[in-house]
Amino acid sequence: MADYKQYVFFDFEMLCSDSGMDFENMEAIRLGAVKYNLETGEITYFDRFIKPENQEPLTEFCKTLTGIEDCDLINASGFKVVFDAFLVWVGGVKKTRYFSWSPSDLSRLKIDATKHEIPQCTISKIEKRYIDFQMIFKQRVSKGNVSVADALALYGLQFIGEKHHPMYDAYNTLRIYLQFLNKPIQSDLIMLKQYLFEEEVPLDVKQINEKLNDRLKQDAMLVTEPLREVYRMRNVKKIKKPIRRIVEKYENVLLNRSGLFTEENVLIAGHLVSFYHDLLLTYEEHYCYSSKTIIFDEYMLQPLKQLAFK
DNA sequence: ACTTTACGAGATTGGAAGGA
DNA sequence: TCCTTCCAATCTCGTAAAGT
Repeated sequence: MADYKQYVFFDFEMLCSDSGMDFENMEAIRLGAVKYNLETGEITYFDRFIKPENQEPLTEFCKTLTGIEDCDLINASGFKVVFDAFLVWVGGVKKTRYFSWSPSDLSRLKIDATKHEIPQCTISKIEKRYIDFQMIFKQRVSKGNVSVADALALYGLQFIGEKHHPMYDAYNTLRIYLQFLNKPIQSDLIMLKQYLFEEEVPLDVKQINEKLNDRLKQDAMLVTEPLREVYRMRNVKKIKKPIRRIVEKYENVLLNRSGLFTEENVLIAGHLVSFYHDLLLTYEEHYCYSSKTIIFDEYMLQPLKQLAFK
């Protein structure tokens, strides 16, 4: 399943109402997508209205939000026809990675495809190759959930095309993806600002690493300080979460996608991350034996404690 | 306007410790 | 043994920000 030929970014507009509607009933009414050829960089487009089973007139809310009118749907094809056309447009389903911005588009696809008797194996082929890019972007760059427009703005870009038009939404999601892929340095600088430095990130790589080094050492202290060799289990349970908070900030430093970070900083980030994993492991072990106290191996604390004397 | 998800503050509960 | 007190773990609720 390794060789991908193309990436497809897709987005649904759905029925919606301001007076409440179960997600189950929010049928797809428009499918937009862009296809990015990995070899040539060529981009092709897909945009089709979908006639929902629910034939009631669209709510004012839905019309305002999506810009879709009842007349757009009257002559539209049903889900099955549109989705089959989508699959033809995609070409090789297996050679494709699928992306959307937020998990709701895949949920929509699964619900409507099942309802309209699209073969289960087709759905699972797509699901297997699917990535919620908003989640990846959150983990690697932005920390919190952001909208497509906000994500673009982080790179100094503007949304192109109509908002709430699924083809343009998909196209702009692709643009974010390409920034993310091709600009690892800029992405890591944004990540630093969002995850670690609340204020501006220094311009100079040396200064960044110095500042990062300070933070790492500070947090290494913070994490090891409260731990003595023997600790009560219930206290450990209490500090697990705050320690996780501190440590997970550095996962992207450890990953070092941009190569921006010094060997030393990556090493310390690694110490912090493995310290947290060891902590969890030790906790689990002691928990199995219903132990009331917990004993940490010295090797676990050593790498972090040493930092204090540098 | 409502859903979903995540998070933090405040309220509630349950068990341990200590006094009579 | 019983009752009170206290702390910590858990729950609940509200907010905020995506999504339509």
